[in-house]
Amino acid sequence: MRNGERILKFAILGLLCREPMTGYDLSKEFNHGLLRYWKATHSQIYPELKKLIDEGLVLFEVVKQGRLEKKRYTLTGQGRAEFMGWLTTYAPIEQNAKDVFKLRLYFSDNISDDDLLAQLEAQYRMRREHFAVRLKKSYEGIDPTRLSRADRGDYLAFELGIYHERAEIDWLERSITLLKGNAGGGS
Amino acid sequence: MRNGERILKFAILGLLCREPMTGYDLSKEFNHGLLRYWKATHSQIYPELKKLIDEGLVLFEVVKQGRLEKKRYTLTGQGRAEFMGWLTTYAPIEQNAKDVFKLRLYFSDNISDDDLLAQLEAQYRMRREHFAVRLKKSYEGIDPTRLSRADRGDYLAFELGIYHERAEIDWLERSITLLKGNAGGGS
DNA sequence: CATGGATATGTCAATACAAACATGTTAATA
DNA sequence: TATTAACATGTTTGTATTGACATATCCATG
Repeated sequence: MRNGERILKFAILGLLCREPMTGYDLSKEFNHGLLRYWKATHSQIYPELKKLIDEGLVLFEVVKQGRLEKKRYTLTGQGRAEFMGWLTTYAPIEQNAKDVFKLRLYFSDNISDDDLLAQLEAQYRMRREHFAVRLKKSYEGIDPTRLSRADRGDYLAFELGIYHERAEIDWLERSITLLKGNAGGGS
Repeated sequence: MRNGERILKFAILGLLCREPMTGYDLSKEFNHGLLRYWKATHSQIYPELKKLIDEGLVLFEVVKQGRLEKKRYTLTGQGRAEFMGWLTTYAPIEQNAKDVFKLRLYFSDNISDDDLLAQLEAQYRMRREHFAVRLKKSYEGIDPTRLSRADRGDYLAFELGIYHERAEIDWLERSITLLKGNAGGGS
């Protein structure tokens, strides 16, 4: 992509906006807090950090713990400004034009009703299970008007995810019922 | 990705499974029928077709129309087999771990309630408008039990999209209300 | 006949991304 | 003390994706 949006750049700046961190810490964030929104491995993160230094958006200091050397990255004023600029720009937000599940559905006329039903039911079980686990570790029952400012972003993104997942489960239920109505279909 | 899933490969095979087509025809499909599920431009499609030929999954004949030469691609038996293999495999279906909108939400504690509200409302208007347009060109009011087999896949994928979009709109409504409750927030 | 838009097929360059390769430290525990 | 897992930082390689570059035909309309 000659003219990408450099999301990784802004994800890193956003994390560093909270507090200075090492590349390793950032890496952990992408595997926990950010996992559902933007994932990246250290093999992307370290080179990106180098770029951000070249651009004057972050700087680092070496922290020695015995013989172990860490690099603690901090946002510069310009880095913070660029991040805030990105965050306050009303993004067009394109649709996700990549969805393997929908692609498979689109081609599903090639398989039998029974095969399709089996796939949807497997998918349904997986999603239900997954959904139940998510809710357990969630904001459920928490009064959203009483969240701290710092928790609000987390809450909003989480809730949107829940809405998406619930929609998918609803659709699966409906489609399974629909297919069962067609009953015992051949190829 | 050293070991990708080669979705483009299967998308092309799936289209050729219906009927033989030129690269240009395929390209149009990715900008119409497949637009919401998997997009690709001709600069990806032509090289991929070459690969598929090398792998013995498709073959082509040159069709001359005056001086204009088209290449009409056809699935081989092996190509059809590989496509059916992909379609009948119960895919694990990973979560979409890339969502710019959620990422921005996650970081939204950095902006004021008013700014956030303005962004959500802009997003809401856009989605509503977009949703209304989609419904007009849709299966709405059509009895899904009477669909032809060929239309069913299209219908299922389309409906899932509708469910997703409705969920997003519902979430936006709820969140806007919630933020308005917090009223006139500063930075 | 000129012009432009759709048809038709390619390549090239730059970025994005993921897995593997590569190396060394630290702390716990068997 | 040997092993293992977590900490820590990189590079390399292969694939995916996109936009720009490049070319040529066909057809309708002015």
